[in-house]
Amino acid sequence: METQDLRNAGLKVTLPRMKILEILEREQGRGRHLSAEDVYKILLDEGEKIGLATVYRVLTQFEAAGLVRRHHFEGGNSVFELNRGGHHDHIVCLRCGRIDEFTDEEIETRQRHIARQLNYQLKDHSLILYGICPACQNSA
Amino acid sequence: METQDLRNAGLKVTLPRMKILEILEREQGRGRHLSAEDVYKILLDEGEKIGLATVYRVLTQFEAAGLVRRHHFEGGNSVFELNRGGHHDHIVCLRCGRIDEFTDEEIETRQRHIARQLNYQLKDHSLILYGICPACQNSA
DNA sequence: ATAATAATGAGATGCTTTTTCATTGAATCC
DNA sequence: GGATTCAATGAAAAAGCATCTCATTATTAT
Repeated sequence: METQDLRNAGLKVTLPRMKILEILEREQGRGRHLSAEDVYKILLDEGEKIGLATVYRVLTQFEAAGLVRRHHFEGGNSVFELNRGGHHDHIVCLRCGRIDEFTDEEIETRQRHIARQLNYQLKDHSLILYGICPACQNSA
Repeated sequence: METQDLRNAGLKVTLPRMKILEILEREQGRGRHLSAEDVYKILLDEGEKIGLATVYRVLTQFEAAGLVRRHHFEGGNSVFELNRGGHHDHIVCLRCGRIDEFTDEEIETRQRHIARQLNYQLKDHSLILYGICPACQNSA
């Protein structure tokens, strides 16, 4: 029930917001993390007349509301993914842009350990692995 | 002997390049990772008439030559650091921007392990911890 | 010194993202 | 349900970072 998510975030339920949530949810399926531009193009393809500025605004609001997360991968634009709760890190294919997710409790533990050793109060982290995905290795 | 580094990279030894190397080296001291803009401002302060375009160009060339590394930290521009060989990751203070370095062999090992499990051919990685540095905790 | 060639400066350009402001639309109150 | 209030939207302009162009200048090899 997404309309409730929007209300909880203090946001009015509007067509652009519903559509954008819907697209993020739908594309979430196959390792697709969308940029604002991507979302905009999909909206156009579906005949929606929603401006690019609105897409940026909405995604930024969603981020502030904790509905989506923003990632800055190498040499590209920000991409967004629905926040389904569980923390995870990313591995990105340098050829095709495919993204897979993983978590590793041992790495998380070490990170906390390192922050403590350096007397930092740990707030967040970003771990991204870059490589060549299985499919791209075979089609080299 | 930096002039040799430049020659080895196939780059002519020019004043802008020398100055930029010098600044990077000097500021490297206290957790300062500089953006192109930062370098440009320091050059201005020192009375050098070197254009911003040149700073970007030179830093990009230095990166290609392996003399510096480029990092994309949260919500900002690219920053550059002299490449002194050893790999390390970064922990960034969210208040003052201070940057400390660390390495953790266990994390490196886990990363390789994860890539192998997902059948990725690992090429690179980026690990950044965000937190509050000791100094900022005390002046809160 | 001279010639050949790369590097620089200044401004234009490109791209992503944000802001402005007038208009439109959602939600609340009666 | 209809008017009111205030937020959301669209379109265009603006901002910010980075790159490119091209005429001029400087470096390196001869």
